[in-house]
Amino acid sequence: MSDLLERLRGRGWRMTAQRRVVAEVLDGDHVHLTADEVHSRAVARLPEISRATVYNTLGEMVSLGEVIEVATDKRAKRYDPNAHRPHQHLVCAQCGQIRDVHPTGNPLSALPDSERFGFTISDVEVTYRGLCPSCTAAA
Amino acid sequence: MSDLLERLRGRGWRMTAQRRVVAEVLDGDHVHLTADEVHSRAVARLPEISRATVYNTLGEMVSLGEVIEVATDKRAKRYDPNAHRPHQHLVCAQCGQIRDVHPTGNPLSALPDSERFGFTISDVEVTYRGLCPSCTAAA
DNA sequence: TCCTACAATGGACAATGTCTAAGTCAAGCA
DNA sequence: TGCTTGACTTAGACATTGTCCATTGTAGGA
Repeated sequence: MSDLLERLRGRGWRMTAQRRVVAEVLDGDHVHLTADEVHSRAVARLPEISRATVYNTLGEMVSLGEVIEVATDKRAKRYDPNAHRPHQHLVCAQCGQIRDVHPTGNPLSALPDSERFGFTISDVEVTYRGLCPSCTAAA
Repeated sequence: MSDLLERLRGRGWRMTAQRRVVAEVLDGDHVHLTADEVHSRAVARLPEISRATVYNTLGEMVSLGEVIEVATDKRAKRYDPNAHRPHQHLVCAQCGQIRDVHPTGNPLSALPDSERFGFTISDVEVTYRGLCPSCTAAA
């Protein structure tokens, strides 16, 4: 059921009730929760879980490469459990809704050597912004 | 001298010592300061300028479209005065240095209709991550 | 020069994230 | 099954970043 949980277990992660709840809450497609949202949902299942644990757990999952941190222009970072398939994000400028999208081609090829300033580039992050169908209709 | 200042003046912006200082501090290429850094530098020229004024002024410049907010993965938003030439960013994952870059082609064309979920897309933001020459050498 | 609307100030408050010290518990081992 | 131990969790203080508001100041026009 929980791919994320399975992957973490497979890495010899010490499994605790708190970590299990965080992983379960975060699992799924098009999931992009803030740390605070994760905490709220986790509390619903495990009332005594603390904020610090949620932050710690999310941080560890990011370090392990099982979860990705997404910085949209909102204040809080969001966490995306879909780390194994490379993807980009489509954000509604109005309501903040986020979808995972899969562009074609390699975005890195658009950057000529002369524009790389000698950097060793390892990653490209693309964010498409616009209005979702409901917000387009409302506008 | 200050393009940014000229552009703002041309829009009938009421000019005050504080706004002038903020605009001067922010002007230039490859400039990506946080609000706090802008404040520190502004204080050096105009000791009594307040944090709130810096935030207000930056916010107004963003609304006017003369300055762009950049959300890298760092905590604080950064402000980029180079709003009139479309460009993307290249970030060193180690030292945090940011360069403006100009990729070729239109990144929007990489996203097929089937991946647009009915969104009206208006903007694409690309962040290249890697190591700058110094950090590559140190690694 | 004087008025007035707009801008600046400073300090409280809010949101998000980090750290620490002390208590608790998962998992290996006898 | 019942220890032992080191990793995990907790609560809350603290740090950073950003916003708001009532008061004071001032740019620019009449």
